[in-house]
Amino acid sequence: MGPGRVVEKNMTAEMVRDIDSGRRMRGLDRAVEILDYLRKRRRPARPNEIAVDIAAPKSTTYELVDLLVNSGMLEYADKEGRVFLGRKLYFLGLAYQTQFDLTRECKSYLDQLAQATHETSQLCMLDGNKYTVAMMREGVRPFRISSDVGERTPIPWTASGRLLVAHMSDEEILDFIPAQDFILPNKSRLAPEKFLADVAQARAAQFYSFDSVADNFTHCFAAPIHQGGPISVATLCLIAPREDAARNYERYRETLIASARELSDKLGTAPVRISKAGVA
Amino acid sequence: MGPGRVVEKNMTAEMVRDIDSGRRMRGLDRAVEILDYLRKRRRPARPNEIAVDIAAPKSTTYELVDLLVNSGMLEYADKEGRVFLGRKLYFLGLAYQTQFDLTRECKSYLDQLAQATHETSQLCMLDGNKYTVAMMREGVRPFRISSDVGERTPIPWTASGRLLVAHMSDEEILDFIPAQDFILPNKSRLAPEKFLADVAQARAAQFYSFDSVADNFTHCFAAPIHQGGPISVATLCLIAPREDAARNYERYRETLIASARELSDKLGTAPVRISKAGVA
DNA sequence: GGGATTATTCCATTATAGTGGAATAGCTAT
DNA sequence: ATAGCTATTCCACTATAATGGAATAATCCC
Repeated sequence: MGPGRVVEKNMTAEMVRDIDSGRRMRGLDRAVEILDYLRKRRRPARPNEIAVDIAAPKSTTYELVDLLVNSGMLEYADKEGRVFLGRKLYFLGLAYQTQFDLTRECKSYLDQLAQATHETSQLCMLDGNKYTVAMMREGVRPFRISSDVGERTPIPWTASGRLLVAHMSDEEILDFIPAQDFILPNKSRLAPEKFLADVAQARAAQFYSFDSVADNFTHCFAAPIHQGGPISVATLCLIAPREDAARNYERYRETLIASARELSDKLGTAPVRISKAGVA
Repeated sequence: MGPGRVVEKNMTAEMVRDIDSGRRMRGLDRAVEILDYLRKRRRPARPNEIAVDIAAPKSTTYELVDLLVNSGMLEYADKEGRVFLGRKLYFLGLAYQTQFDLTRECKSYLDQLAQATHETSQLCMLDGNKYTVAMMREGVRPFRISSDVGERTPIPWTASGRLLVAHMSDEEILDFIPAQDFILPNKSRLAPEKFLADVAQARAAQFYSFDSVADNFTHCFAAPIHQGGPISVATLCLIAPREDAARNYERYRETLIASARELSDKLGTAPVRISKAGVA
């Protein structure tokens, strides 16, 4: 970081650009912006479209897209020159998982939870300053879940969100969450104080549950997963129809907390990685 | 591409560097190199280690690692400053999948294949100029598979490899595959002419199978998956113990080819994407 | 067809990113 | 401690990457 210039982690490229406006941008940062943009958009885009939407110079964008295509980070998605995230990202994502115990280990816990409750179970994490579902196991009940795997959602909209920021001070939390993220899906605004109180409660109980604000028929349960330290690296969640949740509240709660604790223990005590077998 | 300088697709950064030696490298390309390096290494590394292993200037490497950590593409993996692939890559990989029909659709086919044969089924693709297992469904038999998901393997070592390059001319193929990749795991060298003959046979039959060169006890079956055009975007494979393969050869072959064809049809006829439901 | 609009490529300029090397900090083993 | 490593940070220099704007190509709509 250059002197006299404070750029914090997890700031969006746009935030950074605002700070030193007019300044040239680094190619690498712009490239990441392009990838993020396509991720959010969830479908291919033309270079020109990208340039306009991320407010980058066209010439730069064309060149970067070209470079990214050449390295496999992007791929042409049709004959009209549209590009989308490339195969290389898929492979890099795979490699991430093999190293990161959490995503490896949790699968069986999600299965177990879904089996025990017949509800949908999820592993949730922060992605920058947003909440995201990293993995999901659908329950038997085929109802529509509010958010898709990988979609970035405002932290205050979610039960997990309260746990995922619980290691921060009130001030840090308000600093961390973009102001507009307190606007709920129904356009009403959640008072930050209320949110902070929720967080305090979640922190004390190491658990949080509420009626989803994303729809009108589900109740969400969340329990934190720790990895050594006090910060929640992720949460395990259950999404249940409200009647079910009410009827089985204690059981769901206990099951979820037990699973989360078990998973945390496993992560904490098994820092050693299994080395992979070579080609026979 | 600048005039008088021919840089082809899928060349490794090292190959490019060899061309214009002494020339400065673009940050973005170096960054991709770092990611690839960590993917290959499969465990965290210090910046210094990275710099040495990819033969990049230390100062540059430190700076790039810093930038990549800031954007979430890398993460610190321990307190000793080691970094590894970051969560963002996982999410970008997820986004890739949601868009790319193949990886979405094939799961059920892998299950079906594994179920019908009790053998291990795989979806294989090219990653640059190497072969890679993109998805795997283990059969009931718990024997050790030669290559892991996401690991890059020389094309000539694999049955799928013969199909994945079948759309190229002989010349293009030899151009595409690094010379040293014809050295088999047992150190013997596969004659390129033999390989080209294999490819021709695979191309004609739209199928290939052989006793694995990666181990001494399996037989690999591969069938191509097409997506509109004539090029094989991927292959479906079966890995079976040799006795099993011999005993069930025709059945396995037919089942595999049928699955691959069905999957190809689905991909070809369903180019329309389902738009995702909004938050309720 | 042609006139307007949008998308892509080309090009000169200059701020700065990538670089080598030197300085400093951290370890390890005596 | 101290010497001998290795790892990391700092710094000045310049080749070049990012940029704006102009030129060209493609697409759309009367």
